Amino acid sequence: MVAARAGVSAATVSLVTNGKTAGRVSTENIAKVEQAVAELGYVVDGLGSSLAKGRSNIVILVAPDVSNPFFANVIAGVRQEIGKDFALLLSVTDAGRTPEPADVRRLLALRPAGLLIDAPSARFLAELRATEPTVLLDAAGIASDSPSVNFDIAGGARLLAAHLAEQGHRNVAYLDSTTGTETFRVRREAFAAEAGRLSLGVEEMGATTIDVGTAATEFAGAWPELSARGITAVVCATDTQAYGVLQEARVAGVEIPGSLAVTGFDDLPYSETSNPGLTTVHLPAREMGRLAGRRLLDLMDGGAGLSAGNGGGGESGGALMLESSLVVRGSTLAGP
Amino acid sequence: MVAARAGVSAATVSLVTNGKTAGRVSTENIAKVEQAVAELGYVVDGLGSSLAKGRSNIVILVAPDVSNPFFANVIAGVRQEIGKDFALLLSVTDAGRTPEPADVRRLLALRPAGLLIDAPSARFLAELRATEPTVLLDAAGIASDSPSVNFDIAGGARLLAAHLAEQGHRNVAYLDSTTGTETFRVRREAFAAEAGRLSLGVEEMGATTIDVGTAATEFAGAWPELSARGITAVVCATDTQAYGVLQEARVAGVEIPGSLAVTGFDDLPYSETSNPGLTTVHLPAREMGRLAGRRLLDLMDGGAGLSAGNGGGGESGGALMLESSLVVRGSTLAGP
DNA sequence: CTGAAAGCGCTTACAG
DNA sequence: CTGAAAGCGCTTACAG
Repeated sequence: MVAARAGVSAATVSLVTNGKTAGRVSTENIAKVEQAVAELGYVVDGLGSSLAKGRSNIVILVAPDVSNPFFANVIAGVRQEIGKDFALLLSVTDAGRTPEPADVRRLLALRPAGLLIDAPSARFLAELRATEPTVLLDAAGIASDSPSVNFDIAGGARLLAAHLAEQGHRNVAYLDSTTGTETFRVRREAFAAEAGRLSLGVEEMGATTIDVGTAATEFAGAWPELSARGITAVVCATDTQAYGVLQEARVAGVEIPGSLAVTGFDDLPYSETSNPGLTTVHLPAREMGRLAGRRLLDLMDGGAGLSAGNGGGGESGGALMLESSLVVRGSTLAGP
Repeated sequence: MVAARAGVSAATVSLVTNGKTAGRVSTENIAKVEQAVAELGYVVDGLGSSLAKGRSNIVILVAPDVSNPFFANVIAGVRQEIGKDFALLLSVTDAGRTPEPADVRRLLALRPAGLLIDAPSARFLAELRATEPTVLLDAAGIASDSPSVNFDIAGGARLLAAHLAEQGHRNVAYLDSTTGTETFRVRREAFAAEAGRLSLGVEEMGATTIDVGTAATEFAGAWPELSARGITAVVCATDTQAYGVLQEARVAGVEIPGSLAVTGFDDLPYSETSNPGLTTVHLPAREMGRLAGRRLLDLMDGGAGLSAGNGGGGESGGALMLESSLVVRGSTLAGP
């Protein structure tokens, strides 16, 4: 260890760089070490350190799709909470594809300090069987021992159904995501259930990846048929897909919201500037990231991951729930 | 080493898991080891392995802003190229803030196999002085020993100026980014130079972070004044900022493109669905990511980072240049 | 309060 | 072709 030279010690340096000097190192030596560290520009080698400690200072974030701006906000929240002490490693898969346990297991060889898993499927968790501290995000409807931070996505879906019924719609189509994660099942089923209660007919119009282009294509193919059957609104599982529908509707000369209402989930920043503005279920992504980061920190400290100051969400068992809300814009509401 | 038991060897396992068996391990033993590995579900510990080898299998991607969807495409391209063998660690900073060398240096303790640095500033590179294989992305105008993959962003800026002049504009405003990276200087200066040649007046209207909201606010404050001075177009350094201008213009009742034309840079997916569609300089993000990944692979193999099959770009020294193009949409072009 | 020693899990010359 | 040994850069009991 280079720094050992500059001072007059050996393992003492380790105590100092790890802040474990409490009653174990003289103030004198602390000063010497600190000076040497500064002079040499020494940075503790993460590899050696991690190997000795048994775990790295990496936190792995597993998510189906970083290309979604929604997810960027989740990342920002996580970073804000854990950024000081841990490096964030993203396990990314291609747009909309669910990560495979094998992909993640390779990363587990890095001995991460913790795991953050966004929008997991039950199968994924079962196969992964990770032993490191883990917090789930947007995992509504998933049974697991790990604490989780979820949205009340079902509540948002119900608000959406109520809004459409109130606007006089009687038959709507639902465009699902192919991702196959629970969050999308919950969106769809909660919407359908509430719609049923309100005598609002719901027709499944298939599923696409979370992508403007494929949603546009899907809509283009389905619209003549849907239109003929009296469908007056398309509810999309994500805002991104809704953009595709808006785009294609414009090409096809379908007036929005006059002839067709369109909605999404997520409330991405672009939903305010789209043409027209998109009515959508707002999900507090950054807040979710923050809380999940905080719980993970807790868990890694040996806590239960539950003391996370509960930022306005409700709590039930290991699951923290964040409220969602409905943002009504021009895509469902005519007039200025 | 657990696997050692199952077979009848010790370091032989290492040779097998590293695929270095060429004339050094009997087929018999290879089979034994492989079976043991399979049975125990053994995965080589990355920490021990990396420490022994002197470097990890992590590639660090440094970027000013992952929340920009543009960047998601860059990531996708990088992953496609290096995903098999390396883990991608993102060094992320908060929206639009340039990463500090100190942030990255902490990650360097992980002994990354390579570095990918997007939109760097000269100061950043000078202070970082990283010794690991490095490839720069979108680093037009930066002098460095590292190979780079750039866009011909100046060319795109010139096309944009020409288009606006052709549409009859005589005075335009330029909304810059506060990020302070070279790519934004190039966008601004190339545009201004070509505008000058075409007798198109350019007025700087300040700079904001790359964010819909702050750009909207900036525009709201500046518009009365700009309008009074005969400005008929706002050129934004990024599409994201242009969305903010579009949004605020709608609120203020400014007709687009009738009373005001708006443009951006990047060609994000949302620029096709915005209201109206956004005229913008298209930058091939995914392709840039792919090529940069390929060059880094090369560099890590001891090559010069230059053999990367040059996908349509031009080459000059260590810099590979990708073409950009102008996509004209409704925000500058009246009529159906 | 301090230093010598063992050990984290691997890889790589080096004898055999 | 194979195994014993040293070593990667650190941390953590353990004597002193």
